[in-house]
Amino acid sequence: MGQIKAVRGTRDLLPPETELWNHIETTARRVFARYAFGEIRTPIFEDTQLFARGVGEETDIVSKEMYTWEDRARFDRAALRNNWWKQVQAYSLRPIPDFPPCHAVFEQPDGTIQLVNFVENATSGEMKFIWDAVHSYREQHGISGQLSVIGTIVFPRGNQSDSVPLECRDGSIDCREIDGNFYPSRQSLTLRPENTAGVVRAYIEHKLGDTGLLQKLYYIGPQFRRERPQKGRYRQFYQIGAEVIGPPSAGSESPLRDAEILEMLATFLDELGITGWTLELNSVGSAADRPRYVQALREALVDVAPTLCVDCQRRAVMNPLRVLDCKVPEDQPKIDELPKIADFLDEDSRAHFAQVCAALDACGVAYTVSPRLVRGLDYYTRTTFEFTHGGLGAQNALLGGGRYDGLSEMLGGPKAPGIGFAIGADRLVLTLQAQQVAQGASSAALLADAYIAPLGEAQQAESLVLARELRRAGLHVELGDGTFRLKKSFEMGNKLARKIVLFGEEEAASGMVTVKDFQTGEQTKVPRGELAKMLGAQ
RNA sequence: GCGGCUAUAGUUCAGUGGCAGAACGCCGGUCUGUGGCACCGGAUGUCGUGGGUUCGACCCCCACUAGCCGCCCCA
Repeated sequence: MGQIKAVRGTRDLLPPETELWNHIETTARRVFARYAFGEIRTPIFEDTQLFARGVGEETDIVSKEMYTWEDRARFDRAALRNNWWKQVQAYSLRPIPDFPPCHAVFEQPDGTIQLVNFVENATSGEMKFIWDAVHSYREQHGISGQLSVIGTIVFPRGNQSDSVPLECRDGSIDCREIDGNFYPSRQSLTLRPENTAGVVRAYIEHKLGDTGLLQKLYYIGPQFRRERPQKGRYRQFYQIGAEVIGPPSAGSESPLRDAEILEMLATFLDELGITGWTLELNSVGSAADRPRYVQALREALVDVAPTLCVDCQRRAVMNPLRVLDCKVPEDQPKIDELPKIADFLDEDSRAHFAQVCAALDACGVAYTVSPRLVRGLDYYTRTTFEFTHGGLGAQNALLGGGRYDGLSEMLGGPKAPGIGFAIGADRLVLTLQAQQVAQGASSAALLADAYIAPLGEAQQAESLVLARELRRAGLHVELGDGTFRLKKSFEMGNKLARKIVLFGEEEAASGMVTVKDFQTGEQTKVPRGELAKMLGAQ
């Protein structure tokens, strides 16, 4: 039996790396708060249908990359009995009272007896007859005559007569099915592969649109996709995202919202100290524009595709939009010649995009219009964008997002246009780490203000009191162990803190503690009451 | 899901069909209330897991698992 390890594509985040994660998250919270965003926390798993309808049934995410399972079903015996009872009445039967409740025994007008016995098979959830019970009941009660049994076999997945046990097809046995949902709690659940669908679901569920206000929500949390792990790509990955959504009357369709989001992201990356990012911007048009474009693209590809790489030849048929993502150098000129989505936008989309660009120009946020930026999720409309960064290998997108004017309605909600983004926190961490290395920044763990060294076990209890005093004064304190030899205390102290505080018999008696600065080597005696101040407490 | 590379001490990595190695780190000592430096000594371990070939396998072969990189796809 080997060691249990973190499962594939998941990993532990340990100090000091978690410092960086916290830094990123607090920066996000700080910046987003200035734009009046509030935090939303949605469940980590949702009804599978949410993603199927929101993200798109045909996307790879939904078709093969989700962690989906059927929630444990609880068999509803009462529902089965009620249904059975209805059927019994239809046959003019009556139950015999002294038989155990899960059994029903019936006498028909012609004198034959009908017995039924349900048990729940614990492993499969399948209902079966118990022949033995039927026979022993007959013997016990001295029942003779023709035996006929009306039974019900309920198969959880709707298997039909093929699965009825052979012995039940014997001429004397009458098998029938009872209709009804006997597993009312059964539900297909999925670990969220992204968070936008969950946020929009919450928006609809809590009728946030009825406030008449724009909802500005951000989230920070893990997402799950069952993909092959790669640099910056994990099965449990972390996203920081935000959504602006609301009724059109609140201005949710305004291009100013798009520009504001993009400006906020640029500010966020700048404040984090990420250098060298690129904003790529495009418009994929309205829900009507995109199909027209895909059609034109398909037609153009009929002639061009055979001259492209094998991957593109396949994409041309399967998913024409993905041809635009091709990275093979030789293909680029030919792909540039293909129809551009910009030429298929309706007047509104065109004007919308122009205003987004104008607002970005006005506040000096640099961007590149990338006619080939066509994002994968079904719900995107109009503005789409990506912030990319070199040095991330094949996974060069730091974050991405776009407008989704129809998503709420796709999920059965009111008209609620919105725009949002998701930042790949794992990739931000990679990028910041790479920058730190490049800058030669020390990633040394933070040193404590003081290391308290109790000298002897007799001083242990009182040394905790001392540590408590200092910590309550706001100091970062490490506490040693009274059994350590002095040399060891110094070695430990030197690794963990800037100063060491000796607390031995002598100090306890005199009320004067010994403090030594590891940097300067200077050693002084201080009254215990002044120690916190001396160590730099405010 | 597919392909290439990889898996040896806490870490980074050498290694040879015949006793399991280095550096750093760790522990102890020189030094019993004074660290860093130096010197001396010590422990590092299922050589990823399971099979096979062989007198003998860390090494060769097969399978599996995981990691890295890329493909698909995507943030």
